[in-house]
Amino acid sequence: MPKTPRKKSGSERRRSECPLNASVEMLGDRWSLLIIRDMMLRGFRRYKEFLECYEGIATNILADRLRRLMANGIIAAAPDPADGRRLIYSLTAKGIDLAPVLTEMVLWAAAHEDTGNQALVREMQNSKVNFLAAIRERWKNSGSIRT
Amino acid sequence: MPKTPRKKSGSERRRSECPLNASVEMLGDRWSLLIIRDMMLRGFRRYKEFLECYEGIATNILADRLRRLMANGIIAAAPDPADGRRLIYSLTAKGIDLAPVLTEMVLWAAAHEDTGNQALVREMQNSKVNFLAAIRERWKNSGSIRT
DNA sequence: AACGTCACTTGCAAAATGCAAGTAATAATT
DNA sequence: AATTATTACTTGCATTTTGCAAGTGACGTT
Repeated sequence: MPKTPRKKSGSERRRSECPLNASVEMLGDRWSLLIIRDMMLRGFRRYKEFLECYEGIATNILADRLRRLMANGIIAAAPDPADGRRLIYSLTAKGIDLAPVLTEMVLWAAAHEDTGNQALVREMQNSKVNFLAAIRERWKNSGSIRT
Repeated sequence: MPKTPRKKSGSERRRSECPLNASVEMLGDRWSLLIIRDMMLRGFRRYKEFLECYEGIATNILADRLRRLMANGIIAAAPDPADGRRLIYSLTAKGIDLAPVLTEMVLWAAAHEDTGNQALVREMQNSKVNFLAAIRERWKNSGSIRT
């Protein structure tokens, strides 16, 4: 038998009260922010889109990440009224509020690494404020869930 | 024998050219940003400090993360002239440029989660610009390594 | 009814994580 | 000079997470 159970199943507790730690616990992995990017910037809304268009996420990992993002209130899912098989994922207000985080991460990488998508980067550099406003506007006009 | 070698050892390649992906590959885990936080905000510079004061990082993980952060040019290490056993870690310019990322992550979590350290949060909310300038100023005055 | 599609789950191998226990180099103490 | 303490790690091993491939069941289309 194991010496100590590593974690009480069910009750996820934070390692600390630090707000940065809270963010890291919700977003600190190799996929969550990329899923949010695709929802925010590319307008992805369905499982299959995430699966196909990605840096190559595995289907079980995608299912797990969507579950966690929902549990954290960052995204929400609703059945597609037009097709009962489909779920439509959308960013919540909490999710869209990650736009500044994404923006700063993009600008940081663009400044210090050799990366692509320079059009996006320049748009962000020219005016962060306008860029963030545009994202929020698009989100409001696309049947978002506000919870 | 394994069907396909999962990754070419030695040559780490990016999954995509997306700048966000670059950031995620460098910072997307549960510890890296917390180490950077402690260097940036609490002035930690030594292995033992990170080890003791943390959310409880294991020593092998800490060693690995410091190694990766160095490999990515985010931190640098130099021997302490006063004590040959010690290494002094410091943020590089690239590392200190993560201040806006950290700030946005803190503000996001503070806005949407129940977290502590409200003093820091209020300081950030009052004036991001001043806060970031103060961090940069402290960094410049503390024997930072600019590479 | 047959077949395809969608959003997953399951099984299993490989990799990352975490704890405990070393270890080598240097420093401090006796 | 020898012993002990400290620092920054490494090693061993168990647990957990990740990733690929192959299902699966509900629904849609023909």
